[in-house]
Amino acid sequence: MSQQLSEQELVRRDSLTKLRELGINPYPQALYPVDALSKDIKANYEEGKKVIIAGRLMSRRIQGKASFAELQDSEGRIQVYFNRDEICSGDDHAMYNEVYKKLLDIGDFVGIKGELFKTQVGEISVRVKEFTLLSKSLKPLPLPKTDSEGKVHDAFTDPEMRYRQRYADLVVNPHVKEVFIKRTKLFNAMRTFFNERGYMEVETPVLQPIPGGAAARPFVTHHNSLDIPLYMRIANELYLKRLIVGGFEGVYEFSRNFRNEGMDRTHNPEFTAMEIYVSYKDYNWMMAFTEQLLEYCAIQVNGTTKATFGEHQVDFKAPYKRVTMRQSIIDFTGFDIDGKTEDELRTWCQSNNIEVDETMGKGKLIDEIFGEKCEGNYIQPTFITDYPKEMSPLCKEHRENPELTERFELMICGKEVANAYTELNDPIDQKERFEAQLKLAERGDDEASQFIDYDFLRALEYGMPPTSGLGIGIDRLVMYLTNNQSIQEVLFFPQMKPEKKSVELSESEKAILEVLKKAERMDVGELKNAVGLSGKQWDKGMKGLNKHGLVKVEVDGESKVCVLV
RNA sequence: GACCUGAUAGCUCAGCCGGUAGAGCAUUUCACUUUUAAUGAAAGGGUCCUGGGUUCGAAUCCCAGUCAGGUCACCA
Repeated sequence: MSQQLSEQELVRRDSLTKLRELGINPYPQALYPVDALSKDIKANYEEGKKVIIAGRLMSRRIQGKASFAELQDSEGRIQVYFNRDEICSGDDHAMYNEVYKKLLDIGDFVGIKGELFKTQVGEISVRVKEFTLLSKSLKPLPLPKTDSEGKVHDAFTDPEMRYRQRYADLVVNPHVKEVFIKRTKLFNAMRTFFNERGYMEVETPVLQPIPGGAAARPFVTHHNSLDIPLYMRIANELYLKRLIVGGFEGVYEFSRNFRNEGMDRTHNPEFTAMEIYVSYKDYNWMMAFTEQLLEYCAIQVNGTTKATFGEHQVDFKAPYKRVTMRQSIIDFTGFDIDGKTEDELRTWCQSNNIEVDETMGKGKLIDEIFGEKCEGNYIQPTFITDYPKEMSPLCKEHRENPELTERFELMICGKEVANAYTELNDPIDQKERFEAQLKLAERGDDEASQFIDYDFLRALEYGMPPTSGLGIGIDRLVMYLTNNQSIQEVLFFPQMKPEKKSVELSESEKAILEVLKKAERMDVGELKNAVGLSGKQWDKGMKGLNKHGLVKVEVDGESKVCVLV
């Protein structure tokens, strides 16, 4: 891949050569004995203390024989003070004048041995006694700056560039780094919460012969030696339940799921869910468990149960409100779905501006009403309970109403964050529900599952204890806890369309070359006429050829001659 | 999938009615020993996203496309 280097990149490559000529390895092998971090230095300042620090050079203010610079390490930035006479011995000033001033650049990794002091204006700084180039940076970083009023100039904000070059984003945007630190804190908090209760973190297959546990379009791949298709997992539910059958009390997994569907600011083709299954529990227990968990996580991540999301203030403090789906619909529409026939529901939808079609059954219709009229109203964490049976093929029938299931979803800011069941463990009922799904799929409902996992049914036949399971959309939760409106902001490397490749010769360039090849050299005016391109095409073509170094224009007084190189 | 907006120097952005491509930071050179985004002076740096059209002439107008962002639709 050939690539035009900018002037600044060429300068840095040149510096690289000069450093080597001075006997300085720009990419040394040896470890650097770092013994201090910027944050600790500032927190525990001691005048004159010797420190060894390392990081990226992020700014420089050079004034003659002295210079202030900022070094950025994993914890932040610290000011360092370079003085020619401190780092150079005798009359040899090369280390300061040449190496520091000319051959180092912003972005270089440098190791520094020095002493702590405070400048006249009181800023904690490191007086450099000795510095070592640890790694040369050949590409200039974006360079946001913060002024004395805290205003940021030249911020690196273009989402396309930030997502494609997340490494640069992380270097120059500390608030972006903070999001990912919080993301990891959330994982750690959940693990702690589960592990303290004796539940076990497990791993289940990502490549599955049957994609189950959710209705979603899977990615398909192919295993060569088995010569079978394999699907990337869309959910891990069925595998975790097999482990409950196997006798674990509680199992959980942070599962990367893959769904071959549309992408937008809340959907990435791969996303992270956490699923946990606990035996001998039901969904009432799971609701209490969930609100305790989220309260704990919010505190571990943000130090408080309160979080800001856009215009909303959300409080994760338990307990959360519980509303049945039936009551929710009554609350927002005055319509009671209880005991209504499919036709009655459809008629109501039609007269209330809800789009429906003939393929929708009762469950789907109720779901539409809820989605249209209720869902968006739940800002504070709220459990919506008791979903219609058709929508929940893996969930146990409600103990009081056979048309419903023991299921809840947790709504926050109008979106689903968690989904939980009293799990269906009756193998015969489960088989019938799978078969019903299959029929729906055959009829063309693309949301219904197209596979029956007979091995999962076999597992249930051995017997699964009563179990409750919970799934949490981790990315969405991170969005809420870090006040980000898009999933791309909380994924290190969101999926992007491939960057376009630079094309070879354009048609106009080829046309000009064609004519010029016969003549070797030609007057520019004549050449333009001979090629017969429009002004714009001609201009583009010539610029392109010039750039590729294929033609050259020789100017001699009035005449301009185009020459093949 | 529909619609709206955007793409110009390494970065952030101007660029009017179509007429030689601009600023700040960054870079290079020179001066400067405690500075706080921004010392002074000078210089260099461009596939104006791609392709086509209109035009004597296009960064600018028109069409098509690419990529991104947003709104909506879809979405267990």
